[in-house]
Amino acid sequence: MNTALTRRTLKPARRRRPSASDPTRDKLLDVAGRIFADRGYRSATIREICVAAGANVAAVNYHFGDKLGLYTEAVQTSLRAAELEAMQNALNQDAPADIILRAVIRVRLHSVCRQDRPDWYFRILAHELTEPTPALRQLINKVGRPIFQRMLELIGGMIGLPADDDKTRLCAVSVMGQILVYIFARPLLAGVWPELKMTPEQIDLIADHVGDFSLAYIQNFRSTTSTPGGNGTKRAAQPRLSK
Amino acid sequence: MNTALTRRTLKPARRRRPSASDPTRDKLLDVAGRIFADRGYRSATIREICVAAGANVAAVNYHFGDKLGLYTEAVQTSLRAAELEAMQNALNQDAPADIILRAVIRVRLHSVCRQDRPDWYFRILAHELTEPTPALRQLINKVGRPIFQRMLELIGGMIGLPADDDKTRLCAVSVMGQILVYIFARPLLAGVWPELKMTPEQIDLIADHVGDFSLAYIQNFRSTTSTPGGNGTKRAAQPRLSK
DNA sequence: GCTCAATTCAAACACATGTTTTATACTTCA
DNA sequence: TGAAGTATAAAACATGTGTTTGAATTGAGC
Repeated sequence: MNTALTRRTLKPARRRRPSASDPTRDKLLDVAGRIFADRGYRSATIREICVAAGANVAAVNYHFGDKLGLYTEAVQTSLRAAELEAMQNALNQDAPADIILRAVIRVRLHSVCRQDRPDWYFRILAHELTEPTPALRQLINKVGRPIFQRMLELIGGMIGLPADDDKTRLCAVSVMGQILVYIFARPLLAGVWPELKMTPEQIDLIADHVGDFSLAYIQNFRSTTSTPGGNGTKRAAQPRLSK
Repeated sequence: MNTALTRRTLKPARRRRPSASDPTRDKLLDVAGRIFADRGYRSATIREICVAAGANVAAVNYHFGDKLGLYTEAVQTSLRAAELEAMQNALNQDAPADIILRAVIRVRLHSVCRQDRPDWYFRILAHELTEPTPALRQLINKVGRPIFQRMLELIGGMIGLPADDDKTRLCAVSVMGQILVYIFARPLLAGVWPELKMTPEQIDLIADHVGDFSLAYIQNFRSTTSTPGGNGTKRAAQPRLSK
């Protein structure tokens, strides 16, 4: 009881023998990811998670130290298991830039509708944006930054500007905004466009539109600036957005 | 004490004589709006609000019945005081559609940076989208729907399609997404684009970009469909998005 | 089978928070 | 001034929730 006590009061609270894989621990992680993604870190309760996982409330403390430990581990698990690879693949494949951009848009939008998969990180990110926890920085670095960076290089190449150019960034934000609105503002969309059903087939249509909408500007921008005789009046002497 | 008791246990909890204007009540509403907008309904605590307002915790029950009553009243006050009129003006003014659309984008984006004004409703909406309360429906109906509806008519007119056409709606969502990303995904933007400062002058530049970006598709769409000889291959036989 | 550590369990604890009570100060009107 | 209703204050109350406790149970190794 002495050793158990000292071990349990220590924060890490990891058990000594990692063994193969603890079913209680795994089940807790799985259920916690789902519930945290639904309700957010603060609103989700340990009891709710433990009941859903068929575990005792003390199990969280035993396996993860505390609620934040469980949350952090769930987020990291989700990030690891995520199909970020699919994202990378779509971005790295050897194809014309516009095709790749369309693929990126499609992949991102499709991660919206399937709520079963362990790509909770986008819904968790939505909660983190309004009520941050220590996991926010990690989510941004592991999810937001790579996607944004690849999109910058992609768009920068298409419009003939550096990746860190303000215009390139503005375009990337415009594309991301069109995607994120379907993720973050879903109740709002449901209110103003109730007929919209987000089935996989219709998400394809949405992705096509976002691609068309974005490329209309991006491809036209390239032609007006890099081709001789292009009309340059519309962006003469633009001040800088970044300090 | 009998009358006081029965009155206080009743939910409405409005005092008999509305008098001129109760300073405590007003102060509570003002402070509550700010704090609710910052932390959201659930995370904001009555004690925190009362301390900031210099009032006793019981004041909330006395003047508003309960926490939800205070929240509801704060939201409604914010909605009333909001410059929705400015929005309506920008949309109703007699000018070319593209100019109006640019004005709408600019007005919306500018409501982002000034956190002092009583246009909390957008930040409150952000919280409501991830953790809804009974006020969500009201916010959508009073804020989201009119803006979206006007934008539908505006864009529909420009692309020559009905306001309830799927394409019109998709375009409106694309425009709104570009705006909302600067409101809802601000911590994310700060992470991937830390140099971006949202000063009023730079918001003008952002608004210009969003206008350019959106109109590139919208104006080109009109030309490819309504003018004879337009290339219609890109949108042949589009299936319906709405059921 | 026994031992010991790991794990699980029911219960209790500590604290935050919405709400209510009770008493007191204040305002208005006669 | 006195009375009645209004408003505020301090404290207590009720509940939800993260956390801890100490015992019971399990399971592997000898």
